Amino acid sequence: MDYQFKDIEQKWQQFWADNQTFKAEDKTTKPKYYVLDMFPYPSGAGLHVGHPLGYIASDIFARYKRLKGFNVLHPMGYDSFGLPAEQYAIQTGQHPAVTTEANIATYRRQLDQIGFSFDWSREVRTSSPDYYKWTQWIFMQLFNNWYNKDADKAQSITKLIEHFESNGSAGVNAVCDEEVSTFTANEWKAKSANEQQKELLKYRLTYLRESTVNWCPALGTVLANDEVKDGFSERGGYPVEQKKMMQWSMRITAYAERLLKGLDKIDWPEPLKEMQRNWIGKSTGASVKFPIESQESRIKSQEYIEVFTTRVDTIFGVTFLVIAPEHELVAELTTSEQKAAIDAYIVQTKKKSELDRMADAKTVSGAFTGSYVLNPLNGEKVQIWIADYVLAGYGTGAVMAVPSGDQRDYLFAKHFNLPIVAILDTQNIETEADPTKEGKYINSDFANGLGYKEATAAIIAKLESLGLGKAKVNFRMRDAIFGRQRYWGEPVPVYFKEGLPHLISESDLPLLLPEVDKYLPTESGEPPLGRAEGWKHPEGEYELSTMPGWAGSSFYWYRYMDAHNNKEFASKEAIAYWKDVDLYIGGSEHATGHLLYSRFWNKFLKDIDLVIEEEPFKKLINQGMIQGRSNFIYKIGYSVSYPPVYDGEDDTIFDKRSNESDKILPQILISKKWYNEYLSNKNYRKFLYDFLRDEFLKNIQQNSTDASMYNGAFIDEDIFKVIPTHVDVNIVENDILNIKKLRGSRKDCQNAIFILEDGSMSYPTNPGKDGTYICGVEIEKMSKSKFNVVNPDDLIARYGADTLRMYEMFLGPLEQSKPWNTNGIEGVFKFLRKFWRMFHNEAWEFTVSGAEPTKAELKSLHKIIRKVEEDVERFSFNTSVSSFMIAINELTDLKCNNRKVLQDLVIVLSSYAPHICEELWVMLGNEAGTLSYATYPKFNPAYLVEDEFVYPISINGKTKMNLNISLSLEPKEIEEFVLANADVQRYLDGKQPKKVIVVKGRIVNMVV
RNA sequence: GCUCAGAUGGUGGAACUGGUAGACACGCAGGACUUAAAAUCCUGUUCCCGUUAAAGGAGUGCGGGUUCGAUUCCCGCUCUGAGUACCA
Repeated sequence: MDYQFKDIEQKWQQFWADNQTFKAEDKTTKPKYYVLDMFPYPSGAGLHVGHPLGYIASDIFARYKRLKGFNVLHPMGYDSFGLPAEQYAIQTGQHPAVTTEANIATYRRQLDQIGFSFDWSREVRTSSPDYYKWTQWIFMQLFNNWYNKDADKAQSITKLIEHFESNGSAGVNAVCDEEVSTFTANEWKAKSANEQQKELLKYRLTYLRESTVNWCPALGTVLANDEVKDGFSERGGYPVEQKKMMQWSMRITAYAERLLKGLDKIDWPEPLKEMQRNWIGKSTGASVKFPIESQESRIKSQEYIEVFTTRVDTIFGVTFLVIAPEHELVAELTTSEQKAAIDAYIVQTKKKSELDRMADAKTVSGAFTGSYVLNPLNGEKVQIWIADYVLAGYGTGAVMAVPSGDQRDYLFAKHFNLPIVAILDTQNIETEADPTKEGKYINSDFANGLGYKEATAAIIAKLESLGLGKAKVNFRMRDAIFGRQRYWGEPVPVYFKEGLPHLISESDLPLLLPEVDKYLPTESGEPPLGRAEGWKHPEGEYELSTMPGWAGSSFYWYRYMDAHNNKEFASKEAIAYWKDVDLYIGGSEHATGHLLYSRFWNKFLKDIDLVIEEEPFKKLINQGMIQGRSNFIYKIGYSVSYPPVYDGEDDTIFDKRSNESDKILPQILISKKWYNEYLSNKNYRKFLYDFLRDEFLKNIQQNSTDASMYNGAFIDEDIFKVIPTHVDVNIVENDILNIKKLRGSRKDCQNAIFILEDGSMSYPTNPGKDGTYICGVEIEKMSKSKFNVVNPDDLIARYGADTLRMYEMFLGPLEQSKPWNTNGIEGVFKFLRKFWRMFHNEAWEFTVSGAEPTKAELKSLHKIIRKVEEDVERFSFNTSVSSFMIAINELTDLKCNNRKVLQDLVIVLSSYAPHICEELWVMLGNEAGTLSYATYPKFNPAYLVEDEFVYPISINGKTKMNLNISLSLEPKEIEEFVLANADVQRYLDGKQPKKVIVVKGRIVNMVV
């Protein structure tokens, strides 16, 4: 029988499901290998052709590893809490759980069709209570721990309490809130329970904090920094504003250094690591206190302004100080003379949105407060300014300005006429700042004559001795806000009593998401959970915000290890066996979100001895984005004008004919070539216009009931134009429009006239014979509105899953972003048919021979055995698909029909095209279902040994001819052989080569 | 601005350590089979010049360099994509 992919694929998908073929063993002597995909959010739109790209790659890898004797864990699940389901719920009243369930069913059906070797027995869903029980449980562990800097790890909060009880706050070196109190052991014991809790909250790894948050009024929730893009929400694109709110936060900053260092030990793409490094944003420098000069009594609250600088060596070049307009001391520092100017400036900055502020980066603006600080090292008076180039949220919100070394400071000084002092003998500050570190210091007191390193050390030492500064490391990364004012997320397992948060009892987990009547905030502005009736802890009110989207995805790979455990998130044994993820495949868009938070939670879980590895994902691959490839048809746009008609009564223009003119004249669509002609050629434009006008007149004659109605009607030559319009890519093949289908699918094109590529016309009544209509092409994001979504279901129905799998790999390197293009899929399909035919005779009867394989056959086979090994190990899937084609082409040419060769070939190909291989495997007489655990054939280099090589003979590096030479010859002999050749002599034209380079087994090059 | 990735035929791409550039596939052209179409098979296909066949020449974004030899290494530039940004 011919290759019946439909039957074969259905049959084996059913078989795998029935037999749980891909269920991973927990107890086995085989080495483990954990292949993980980023689990999807089940959106309502279902999968498009770009989604499975990474899944196909990981599936090939997983199947390959099984053949290589590994116990492979390859699970799948759903990140099923999230905003879209809730937005949909708000609009329709449909419970998010219901839509999520339906979407998951679609996803599952689509995934199953592609023939993935997932172990579905371990499926997880973040929105299911037996899963989010553990999300809540980990939250509780974070609440019960603090970060001990001395131990450089998280520790139980009870240890901290013990410390307070015996030593008070002395000797605690923690990552904690800034305003912790100091107390003795006795003072601690004297505190009330509530006071103690209040203090402890400042240390916990998850804690409440009044923080400025990204508030999105349209979504009614707080967003994380990585969910905000240019002042708009990433999802939906709604405006985001800054607002102060009490929020749950995660002390991820405690792990900043470890998150940074860990990057050096993991095999991730360099760009992705770089993104995380930038996000963490470590800068090494010093914090320096500038004493506020306070002859006046108005400055009371603080004696110093603290700044952070990475160039403390330039401190003698400080000529002014700039603080952010939002800085807490602004009001106090402003003198009465300057008040008007400062107030005006603040008003001006507040008006500017984030976007304006960025776009406006080049304009210098600021205002003088009227106050001064003293340079801590030389006591000089330094003006204090405010300016919006200093950000309140970074460092201390204040900078020491060194115009000689910093370009922004330089521009500022020039603009406001402030002094600029050179501090290095090599500095050239005529026209711009010079940030160089070379040269010797000048104008720098005790640092004069020193180099950069010595000066920095000396200045820090001096500042430390004065108690006015110290070396400091600053991170850009902030603590992560851990609450959303939304419904469809994990409830926070906390209740409030007397204004203080308390964990619920562990035995009460999971804290179930309650039912609400509406998915909107309450009338009083509380989150939707405020609507839940009777939802109350015996001791107090539950927390009403839910956890953010990244909570559930920050440990899910552990849950797969032991998905049904209801005593632990995963058993000690399971974690000890599976340890970590060996290969993780997913998109780079999660670089600073999911991937960073996951590493953070993993490190925390390691600290409290629940997991083994410091890093969760050993190797990570980013699959590229698949873009859409839109097709266009070119419509002629026109409007019909009429001479004015007056109805006689009140001189108003009356005209009902224009409504009809659309029906009179059908659409005219021109092929791509003619569109280009239209753009560049005036004469063609004229031709088109004439054609349009003639058609119009002709149609009036033929179709109008009253042709006289159109007397004087004309088409305005200036207004008429050709408009590219999206056309559904599914009725276009190789950019050739299927005219029939277009007529059928779009009413406005039903009677359209097509001007075809060869210049002929296609009418509904006379479709034209040979001409084709070529569509235009553009690469855009895949989306419904652009009619460029290609759905895997359609392709599978037409070509089968094996073809789709191989074609997606054939498209190009996995990590590269590329537009989807169905044009080449036929080639892959033909390849599989050719492969199928190798097992069959002319009459499509299964026939293989038992003869011993020939040398040539073995050579082809072993070439592909090695090639696939090499390619899969370096994730170069596209090149193995080509190599398969080469192998099959070679073996077909050899008329190979040999069982021994074909059986090994089936194993090698099975990770790419599992269905067809399973079928052939059984036809070859093997037991059904054993292919997935067969042994990958052993590569034997002996079959590839050659005794001759076709040497390219080149002269001055240009290849001129080829010579077949025995590989047993040494370079000297080769040289003689080549020079003796008559053709070579002809090329040399009697000349003696200056030099002959012979590389054995590679090339012969002669220099003339 | 900064950081990173990339640029190869009509198209997707291959060339792994410097060694025959364009594998494999699509598309296109021609042919075979067929009453015809589909399917299948065969041949050709980087460009220029040219021919009966040839023989030349150019060529991996641009300009230079190292080398017997560069898509590959080095320097400078252009363009495209991604990330990021008054980060002190």
